[in-house]
Amino acid sequence: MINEAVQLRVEKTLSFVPEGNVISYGLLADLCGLPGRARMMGKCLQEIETDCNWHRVLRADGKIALPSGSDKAREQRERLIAEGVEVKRSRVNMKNFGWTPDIHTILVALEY
DNA sequence: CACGTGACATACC
DNA sequence: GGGTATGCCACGT
Repeated sequence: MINEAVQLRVEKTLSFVPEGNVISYGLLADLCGLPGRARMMGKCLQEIETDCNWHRVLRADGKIALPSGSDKAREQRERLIAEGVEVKRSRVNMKNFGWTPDIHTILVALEY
């Protein structure tokens, strides 16, 4: 894995994303204390436990980052739809799910 | 050391 | 809207 501490941060941060909502790689990186390292998030998600909220992570433009047609992409789409998230052509309208994270709460919880 | 690549982001055309 | 260009960072070649 990339980094034990980072993985833990990612998992914890994801636990703050409510069901039926989504988050971008960039914002996730920011909340993990790793601004500008959105690409690293993808690496982590590949090695993180399957029972975390990995399916709520989308690209900034709302598209599912996984290769369209892949099993993983289908699974992510199904999971999102199951939560009530509308997915059109492998993409969601980020404006409808503007998750306004409580930064302070997260920072305290993660003890930054 | 120099590139190329990637579950990315932003700016610009 | 799509396409290109940069910036970004970890990894492999």
